[in-house]
Amino acid sequence: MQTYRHAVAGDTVTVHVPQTREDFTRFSSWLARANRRGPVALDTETSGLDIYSPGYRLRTVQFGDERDAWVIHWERGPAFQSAARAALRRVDRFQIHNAPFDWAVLDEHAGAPLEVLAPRTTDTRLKAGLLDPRQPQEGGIGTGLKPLSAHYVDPSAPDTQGDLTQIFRSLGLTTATGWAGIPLDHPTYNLYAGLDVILTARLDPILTRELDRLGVRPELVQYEHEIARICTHMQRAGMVVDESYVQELRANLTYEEQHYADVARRYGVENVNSTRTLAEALVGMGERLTERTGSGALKVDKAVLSALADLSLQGERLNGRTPNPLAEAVIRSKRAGKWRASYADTFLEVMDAGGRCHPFVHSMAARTGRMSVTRPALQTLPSSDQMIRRALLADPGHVMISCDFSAVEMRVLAALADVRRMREGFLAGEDIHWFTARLVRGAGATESDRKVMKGAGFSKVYGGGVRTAARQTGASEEAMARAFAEYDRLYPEIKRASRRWQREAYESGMVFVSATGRRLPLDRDRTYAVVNYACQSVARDCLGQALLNIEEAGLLDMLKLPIHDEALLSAPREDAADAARAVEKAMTFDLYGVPITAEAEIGGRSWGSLYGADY
DNA sequence: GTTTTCACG
DNA sequence: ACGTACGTGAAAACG
Repeated sequence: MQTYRHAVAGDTVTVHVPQTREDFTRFSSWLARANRRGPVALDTETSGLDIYSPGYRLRTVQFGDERDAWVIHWERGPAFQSAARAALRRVDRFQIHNAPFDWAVLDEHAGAPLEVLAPRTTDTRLKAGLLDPRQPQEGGIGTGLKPLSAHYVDPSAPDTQGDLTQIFRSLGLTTATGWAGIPLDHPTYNLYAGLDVILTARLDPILTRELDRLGVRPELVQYEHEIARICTHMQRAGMVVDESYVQELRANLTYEEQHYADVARRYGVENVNSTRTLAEALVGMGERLTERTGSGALKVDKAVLSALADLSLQGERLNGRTPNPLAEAVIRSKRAGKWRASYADTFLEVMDAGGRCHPFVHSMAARTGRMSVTRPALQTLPSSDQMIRRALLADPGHVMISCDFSAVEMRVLAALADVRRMREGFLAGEDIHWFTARLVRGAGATESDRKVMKGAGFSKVYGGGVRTAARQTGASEEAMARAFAEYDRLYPEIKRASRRWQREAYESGMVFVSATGRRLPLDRDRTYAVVNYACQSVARDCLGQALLNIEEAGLLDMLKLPIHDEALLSAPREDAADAARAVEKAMTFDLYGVPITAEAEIGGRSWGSLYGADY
């Protein structure tokens, strides 16, 4: 047996790497004792992140407690694998840091189903996120195992991932190839594989104590674990990629990118993505660039370029000036290039052997608890037309269903701030922006009145000011200032709630506690953001509740993606109408007397069918 | 690594 | 004292 010793928080800990039959007997008796004492920490090392790609390898499975870790070399063959499998079956409670990753890996490569692992798991990353959801660059501890261990367990805890990156380099490997290529026997690799579970085992009780001390309800912790499981379920199911469509799409986008890059080259711009050379070329053509970026450089983003090209942001001709041909070529080349690289290429890159992509669905990504989707980032596909979404399909024989909450953040604001007249509007089933416009401007309120009031409403939810609201809606600052005043008179509870929430946060160390018990740290220099945090985080919890309700309704296997205020599902064509009704029901409930409602739309086979063409 | 840009709710 | 649009992920350029 290979063993390694290391100091953690003043204790000597041991990492065991079993090789022989006797070693496995010792592992087995250790596991039986550990399992009787309490939860067992679990982790995996793998060849990388593309869990479902051909050639992906599970390399080691680690088990541990506060003093001992056992690194099982899964990659070495059947004897090692059956020991790991038996251990996975035997343990009653697991502690995992970032469980969704290991759940997915073990489900796909070790025959340990998500359905078995997840209910037995407590995730230290989720717990840490409920204590402080900020990223390190936002001033938080972060939710990585290294920063959390350094903060809560031992300031000298090694940076197991960062140090290994150095070792990869010394072996002639990169961050991308290192996890697959490092020899299984490498001492540091094994030591760190073991330390990760030991640190997780030590972290978990500390985080539990902290959650208790700060009054975070165990129900909220449990709720987050259920949502994480549902998100991993969605990842495992994945979405069908229409490969031949993507190939064709890629060719078309590449052609457009090249063609307009050639046009730009005629005006001396060799690289359309180089903002500095582009700004110089435009100035050289006699254009006046006035807007600056944060660091003082001349701004040449889509808004600036569209104005020069005499185009609206949607690409329609404005007929306000002579179009600048360079600006137009750059817009088109950059757009095609981005759509190719960010979407078409990634779809093909992450596809499994069966033609599906399996995005990571991070159940608690943003400071407000909002979810995010990566590899590929399916929450941010262009929605202006169906071109990109057309590449993703419902399951065979299925159609896509999208169900959106209706104006959920406005409803949440009405509920949380207890806005009397706004609640009346929602209870009467009104479109809230028309409702506001009529209350303020009378029965003759116009479309333009509604637009201004909608802008004012959004500003309340975002904590924005008159100037930005005017810019966003295209209204004059005077008109917007009047709308703000009318809004405040009509719904005075919003300002009162904002002041109350800021005061509450101030009194508890700049942490606002949401209606669902989520701890939301505020930045000292923009406490006004508390209104947005309150609304965005509770809207997120409405979506979380919807996911639980959808599972309860028996539709878990149809779920594809959460998109902030929307659930995307794939349902058998003949059941689609029933499924759509059931999802609407799952997304309809009461929030402090304000109705939260949702509307489903049934599409065709492709996601794109919900955005235009009927396919 | 940081900056800039652009895609979404 | 006053006013402040919120939250993400990803690619490419640049130093």
